[in-house]
Amino acid sequence: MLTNRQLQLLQVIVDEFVMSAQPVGSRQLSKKEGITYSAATIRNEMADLEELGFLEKTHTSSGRVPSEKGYRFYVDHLLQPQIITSGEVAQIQSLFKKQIVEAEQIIKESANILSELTTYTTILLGPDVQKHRVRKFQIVPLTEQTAVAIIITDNGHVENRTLTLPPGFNPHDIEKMVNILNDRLVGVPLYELPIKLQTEAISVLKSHIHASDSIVRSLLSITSNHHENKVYYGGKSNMLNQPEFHDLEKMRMLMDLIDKESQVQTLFNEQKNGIQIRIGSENNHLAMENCSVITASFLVGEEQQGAIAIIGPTRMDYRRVVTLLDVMANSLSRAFFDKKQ
Amino acid sequence: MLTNRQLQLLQVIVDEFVMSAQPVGSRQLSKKEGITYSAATIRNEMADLEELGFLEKTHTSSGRVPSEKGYRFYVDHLLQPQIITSGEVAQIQSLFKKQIVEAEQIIKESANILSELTTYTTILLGPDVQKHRVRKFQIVPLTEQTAVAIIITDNGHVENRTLTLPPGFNPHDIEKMVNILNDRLVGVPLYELPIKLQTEAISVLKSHIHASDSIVRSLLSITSNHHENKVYYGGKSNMLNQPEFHDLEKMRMLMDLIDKESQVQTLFNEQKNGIQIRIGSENNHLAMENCSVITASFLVGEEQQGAIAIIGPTRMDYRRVVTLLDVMANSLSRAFFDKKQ
DNA sequence: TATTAGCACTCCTCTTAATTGAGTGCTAAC
DNA sequence: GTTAGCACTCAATTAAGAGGAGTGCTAATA
Repeated sequence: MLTNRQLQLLQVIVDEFVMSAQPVGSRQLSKKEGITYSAATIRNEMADLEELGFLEKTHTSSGRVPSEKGYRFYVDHLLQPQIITSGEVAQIQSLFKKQIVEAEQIIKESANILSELTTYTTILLGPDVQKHRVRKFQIVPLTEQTAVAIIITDNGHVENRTLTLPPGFNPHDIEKMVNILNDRLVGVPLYELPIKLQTEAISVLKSHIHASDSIVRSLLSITSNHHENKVYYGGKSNMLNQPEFHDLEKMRMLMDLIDKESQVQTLFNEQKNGIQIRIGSENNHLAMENCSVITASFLVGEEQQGAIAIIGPTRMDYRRVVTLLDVMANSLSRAFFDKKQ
Repeated sequence: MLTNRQLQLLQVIVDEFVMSAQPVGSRQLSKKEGITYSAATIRNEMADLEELGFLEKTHTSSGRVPSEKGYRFYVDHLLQPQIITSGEVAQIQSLFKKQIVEAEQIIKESANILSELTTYTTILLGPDVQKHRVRKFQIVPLTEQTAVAIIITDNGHVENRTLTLPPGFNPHDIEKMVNILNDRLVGVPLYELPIKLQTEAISVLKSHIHASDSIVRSLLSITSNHHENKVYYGGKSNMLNQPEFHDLEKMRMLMDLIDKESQVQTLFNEQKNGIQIRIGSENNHLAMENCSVITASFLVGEEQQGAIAIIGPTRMDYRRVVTLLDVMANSLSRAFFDKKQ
């Protein structure tokens, strides 16, 4: 168990290192306000903290740097919410003032504001479309051979896809088909659509409409499209400002990771409610070795939820980020909840 | 007018510099295959080429580097298409083999393949949606107070937006409204929609339907949404590999530029047909000082067109990029042309 | 016993200086 | 017109030295 003094020191060391990005030494610390004991005492304490695994040295005679375990302890036990300025709160809230604005727009803007306020990179994951339920099918002919199929969900999401009509397929066929689809599949959540299509709809369609196969195949591909959940970014270039990312190879890997939508999903893995912090290697990814990710989820309606992630160096201002993230997630939840009423 | 020897030298110098990223010197050049005269002669010629503004020195006793004017001359007069390997052609063509694939998917993939083949960054601009014509309006109610408005264009593009219904607005009103909209506005290109809505539709709507104002306003905002033209990226992180972008501040500016959709549009400004090359300051942008942009447009249908841009350092392998871009643009045009038939 | 002052030692960082090498311009010879 | 030769320039690399911040350890102090 750590003594009070050790707790205080660990806290100050993390805070200090987050600010300066420089290993912090005993002499420097002893001069800090609130520290009454001498450099030598601090050296002893730091040696103990190092032995316990909370601190590290970059080389034999350098100051100390928090280890991952140190950060972990810090966020678990020492983190207290920061008072953020009313200006910052106002900046966040201003987003939600303009009533007219579209959900998508709000989300996009949120990402930008967050990255501006934190100076880190923000990734915003929209609600999981797969859980939406089908509200309506629609097929609109474009030319003789092409049409666009549209699926509208109960949350107002619209998926669409152009498709090629089989030869001889006429408007009447389309109408019949749309009717069948609407009869059988309204209310089905998107993730179940492929199965339901094949079990419930396909045989009926086949018996009533010739050559419906190819269209069904197109419909299937609408939902199996893997970019279902829209991803929004904010402040990608902020990462370049962090001294730890001056290593270009690291930087490159990180950018690659972030740009790949498929990989982004893993960042949000096992998303629970509330705020989650993953530090360095806890991310299980080489490119994220020196990064921490703080995620928060927000509600959209009753069960739908989106998620925000902020990516920064392990030497991240956890206090500030957690606070801001909390404000933002609440604001988003409230905004979308109101929308649903 | 340049002598043949000067032409040859300029060509070799550009080629060499593109490869090595190092200023090229006379001695080095004299050893190159195809060069029969001595280093001293080359020095004289290079001095002349410098005086003419085609070459520059990085410092008094360094080798020569092509100036912007040098690159310009190179691309205008010395550029001859490179033979690209059949493997590379195959890689591009493979994209278009799978018939099923969606237009959007093809475009996305194209960006990736191009950046992979060129090792530069690709930006792909989808067809200008504003030129599409309205095919059909649709308003689908979601709850008592909300609905989603959908505009389908003749090219199969779908724009949508959730909107709040005025109190007391019932399904019958919606139907009436949709009918009026479809009667009056089908065939109107999107960019004219705001005007037409206000001149032709608004009064009719007002007289037939109460409180149609707010809905019309929502419809207006669908089209004035500025992210009309979808932008796709490929290989953003490739830029980090270029030695000229090791300056982090420059890099940051560039990334910011590229990430801002609004700014991206300017890269494609005054897009003519065929391939266009803009070198360094010709881009009129500070962040692009050391970049060149090669753009090509491709046809989608008759007049619709999309555009590809490849961004790299001024020291770019113009020959290779131009060739690859040409192949890709043609393939895309062909693919989309076929689609329309 | 806990704290602190003192001291030797380590290692990074910053300067400075010297060396090297590729390049240039110019001149004179071919 | 071309080339060889030479003096000169400048960036890049290497080496050495000084300075500074830090540590661990020991011994003195409260």
